[in-house]
Amino acid sequence: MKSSIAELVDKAIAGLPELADSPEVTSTRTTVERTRDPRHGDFSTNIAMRLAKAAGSKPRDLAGQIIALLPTSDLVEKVEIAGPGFINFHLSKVALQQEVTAVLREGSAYGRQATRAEPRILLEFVSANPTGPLHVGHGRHAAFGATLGNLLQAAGFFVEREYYVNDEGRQMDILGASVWLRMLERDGEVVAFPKAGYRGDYIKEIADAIDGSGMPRVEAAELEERLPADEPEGDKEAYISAVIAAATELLGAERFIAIRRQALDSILEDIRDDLGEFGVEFDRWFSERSLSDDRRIEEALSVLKERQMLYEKDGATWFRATDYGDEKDRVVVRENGRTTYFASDIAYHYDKRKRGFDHLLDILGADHHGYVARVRAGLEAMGFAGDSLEVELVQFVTLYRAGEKLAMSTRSGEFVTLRQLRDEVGRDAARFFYVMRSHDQHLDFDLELAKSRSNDNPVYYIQYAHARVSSVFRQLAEKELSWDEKAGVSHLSRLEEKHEKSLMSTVSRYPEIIETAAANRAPHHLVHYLRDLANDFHTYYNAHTFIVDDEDLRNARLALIAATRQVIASGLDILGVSAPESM
RNA sequence: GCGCCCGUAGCUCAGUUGGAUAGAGUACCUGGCUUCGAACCAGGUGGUCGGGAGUUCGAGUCUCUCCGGGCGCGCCA
Repeated sequence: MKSSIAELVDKAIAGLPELADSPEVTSTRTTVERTRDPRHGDFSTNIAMRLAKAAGSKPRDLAGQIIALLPTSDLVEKVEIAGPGFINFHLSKVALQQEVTAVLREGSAYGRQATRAEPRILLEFVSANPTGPLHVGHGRHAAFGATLGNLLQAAGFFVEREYYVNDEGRQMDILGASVWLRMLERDGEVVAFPKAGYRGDYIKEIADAIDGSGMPRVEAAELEERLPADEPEGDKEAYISAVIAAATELLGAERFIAIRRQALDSILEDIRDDLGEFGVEFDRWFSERSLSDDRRIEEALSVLKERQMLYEKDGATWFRATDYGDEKDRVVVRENGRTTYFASDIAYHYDKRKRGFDHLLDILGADHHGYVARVRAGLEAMGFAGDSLEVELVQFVTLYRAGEKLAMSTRSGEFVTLRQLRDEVGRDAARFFYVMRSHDQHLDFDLELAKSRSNDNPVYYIQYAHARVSSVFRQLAEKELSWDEKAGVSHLSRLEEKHEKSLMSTVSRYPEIIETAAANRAPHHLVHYLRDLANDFHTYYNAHTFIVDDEDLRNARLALIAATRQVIASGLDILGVSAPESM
């Protein structure tokens, strides 16, 4: 509906000779917006103020000229000039009725935008290191990414979701070493557990599941003589490196790799299940190791080399990131000959582009912000536009229980995993609370509020509106009445109460919300909208009875609440929250 | 020290990319169920938008500068 109004304005402006060749007109998009105050009508534009200078007249005068040139439309009942030069549009009743009709006709397709050929978006999110279960911070990434993906698709974009699995590098060795030490313990050996190791209980479970019968028996003494004397005072990184070296030597490289792989598979399966139960699905789990297996890191580096973007210094190979605005140049091949994580990431993003995605959207933790410039530099150095990489940084989550901040260290053992959170508050509340706030804002997650089955809880407020509509239709059946949708649609003109106008107006905003929430990467806009919609419905519910004796009016009112229910269901679906028939 | 994010009602947060008298929830106060579900609704109290300066018809929003908080500045991943 917004675009229809904008078209009217554009046509009027095209008819103004003063502005015929003005560059201002082409650079100034028609800015039609919903009004905040109903007294200002339904839509408003400030275009007269923006073009006044170019037209050589006063804003209010120009507004008058524009209004005189507006094509007639049955959507608009009244147009007026207000304040310093706003043009306010009051929608006709017909305009709102058409929108209700459209919701009923289109069903779950209502609000979805036409498919766009480009850009093709690759949405990467979560990508947590597979060294342990997901924690509550990852939960925010999962909920935000999944919802954003749904929103982008609803807005017509082609989107694929991808999880980048860091299944290579030192952390995998540390994981393997941690599991191995737990295996030795299982077999009765007494060994000190390194500070840098992964010490969660899940490591013991993985160790217990590994069949060690085909492996050489290792005694604690054999291990100890290969380790630095005393860890507490020493370097914990050096210590764990010694454990890894000892494992490789005593066990044999193949067996250590097998342990590593089994640990990885086990953890990855857990993550996959966890996310699946959270309603978060990926199109592809992309293995970091596959980049080196397929020599794609070498390929990416050779592209950089051809473009004179690499140089040698101190025995290492450096990338000229500063040429593209990064703070310093970055190492891609270490002195020891191994490529860096950054080299993998350049290759990964290069690969994404080569797979035909022209917009790379990464959801990363706020602690990664220093990282954006260098990856972008890498893309630019390989000949791609830097802004084809978009990074949305998600801020941290703090859990509260009854006003008390919860410690979230892995050691405390207190409530840290996503699974525990889901078990405690449920999927709906978790999905909802995670995207309720803007992602660039720290999130205080209140467990008591999320769990409460009371009017405090905004999830239930919205779901209740949906259930209430369903309840009305059940009541209708109990009274042995039925809803005649056709009759309802043809008698929408009977809806003349202010609550009805307000509800229809809010329903009609849904397509605009989808578009702006997607464009702004702001799922929380949808959350706020759904709250508004539920509020309008509850108000209407309390003010008027729907199942009235007047058949035409009854059918019309039921048409309106059926449309409301449809939009709530569509919105909740995008959020990954269920829309219950009763609760 | 340098860079990024943030500061709005007692608390938790919106604020449509610069618009009209800054809004919700919560807390607190008042009122509404014999009637489609009270997990609801109606009304009220509550603000120097961290401070200051600037840009312009107009600034919570943009620029500069202070104050305060979070995060990052590896041949780790």
